[in-house]
Amino acid sequence: MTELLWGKEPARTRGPKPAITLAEIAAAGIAIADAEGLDAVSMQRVADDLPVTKMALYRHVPGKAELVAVMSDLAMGSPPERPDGPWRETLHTWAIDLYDGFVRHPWLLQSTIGRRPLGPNELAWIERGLAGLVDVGLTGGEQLDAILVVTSHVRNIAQQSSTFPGHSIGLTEEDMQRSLAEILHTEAARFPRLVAATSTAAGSENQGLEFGLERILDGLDLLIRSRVAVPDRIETLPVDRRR
Amino acid sequence: MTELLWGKEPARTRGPKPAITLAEIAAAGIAIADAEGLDAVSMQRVADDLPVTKMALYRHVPGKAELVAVMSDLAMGSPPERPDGPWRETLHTWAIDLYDGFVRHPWLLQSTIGRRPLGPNELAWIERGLAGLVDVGLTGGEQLDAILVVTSHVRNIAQQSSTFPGHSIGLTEEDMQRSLAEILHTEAARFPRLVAATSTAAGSENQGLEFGLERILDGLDLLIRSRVAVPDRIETLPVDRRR
DNA sequence: CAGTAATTGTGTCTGCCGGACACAGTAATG
DNA sequence: CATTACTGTGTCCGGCAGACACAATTACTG
Repeated sequence: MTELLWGKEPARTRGPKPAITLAEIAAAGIAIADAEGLDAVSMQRVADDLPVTKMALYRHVPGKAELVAVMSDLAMGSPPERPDGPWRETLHTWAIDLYDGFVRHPWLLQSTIGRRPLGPNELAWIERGLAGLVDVGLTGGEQLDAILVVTSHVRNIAQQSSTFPGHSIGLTEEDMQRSLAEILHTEAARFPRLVAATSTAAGSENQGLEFGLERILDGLDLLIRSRVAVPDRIETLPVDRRR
Repeated sequence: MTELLWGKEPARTRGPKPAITLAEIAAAGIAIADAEGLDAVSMQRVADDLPVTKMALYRHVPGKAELVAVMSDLAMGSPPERPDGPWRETLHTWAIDLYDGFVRHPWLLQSTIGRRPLGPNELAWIERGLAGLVDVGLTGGEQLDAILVVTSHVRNIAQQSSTFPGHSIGLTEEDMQRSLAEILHTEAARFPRLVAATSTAAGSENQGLEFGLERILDGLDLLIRSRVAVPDRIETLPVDRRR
């Protein structure tokens, strides 16, 4: 598994030249997943698109789970290079880049959950996310936790705004809004705060992304300032809360 | 779908007495999911446990997706009652309660993703989450976004610390740590910050949960104080950043 | 240069899955 | 009592992941 993700080619010896490569298989799978969702990716479907028999794929990949893992790391791609800057802007830009990636390949939200072996691109994203957080006074564990909380937020916002073809009970955004409105109308007494909150909610695009991100960054800012200020007494500037 | 989730019984007329009820079906499904994971829940398996034929289930439920939706809302349960208190403690306790729920039924993390019709229990959780956030100066949309960012964090932390039986490539926590350590050892040059961060990371249980939660609450605190202070000029106390 | 051995893609097969459909039995209604 | 609506059953289908035996192809070895 790790060997597959990290592209350790086993160095051909004898036997026929392979008609397909792991990269081609993964690329075919990614194309299907992008176009029709992860559920449309079956071994048969991938094989048909190459074209080759289904069982031929098993010469290059142990099973479907491993194929999806390779697809995922490949689709994730390298994080875009960004110029250095203040940690907050760096982390903010990184979060938006991550969000864009999930929007480009919504199925990554399904395939990259739970414990799994990490591929080179996924690690590169984490590495890049840490870029602004070195030398701000956080411990290593805190740096990783900070990346994690930002990632969580980005993932769930992307999940919310994405549609998974064929996956669920196929609700459009309007369907869901309407059914929620109906329920809140008939059951208003049970959910007074929810009724009040939704009635005054504007709900523009990506509003949730920026809101949560700013709160998280504010919270990190507070921690970082406390770490810098206390041991060194260098700066005790008041917190300016707006970016 | 909505009718199923909200338990609108169609009021029996004629024909044989049903041998099973929707609640029994859902309970059987929940038992299987708790014990062996969501992937072990098949119509056949649920039917066998009742016991009844597979096709009998379809008299009570339109399809598997709907069954899982009913299971999910049922397993979520009602949020525990908590006494009133400061918004921060209320929200903190709510987050922990939510986390406990996901730990009790890890498969909820798989089944409650993406756009879906919301059931009574899920709405009740949201309603309860809003408990501390009314009257702190946030708009309705901001209240919902605040709940969302906390939920995201809790979900992803729970996801990280949960094991999904039969779902993925079956990695234990040690497996993953070890393979990561191997990779970081051989590829240290590519991931210098990651190597540095992991080497000093302690990694105790639920550390990530509390860290992210405190950052988010700190960020919300900052926003709330700005909202309370600016329009009313009631209090302009300095921010005490430690809980 | 011939023979062996390793590796490739193919075809066939199994078991499981969700779900469609026709059917027989059952209970309330006229 | 006859009709009618509803329940659970049995059979069937297409699609899925994957096991296994087989023939073809290539490189290494004597």
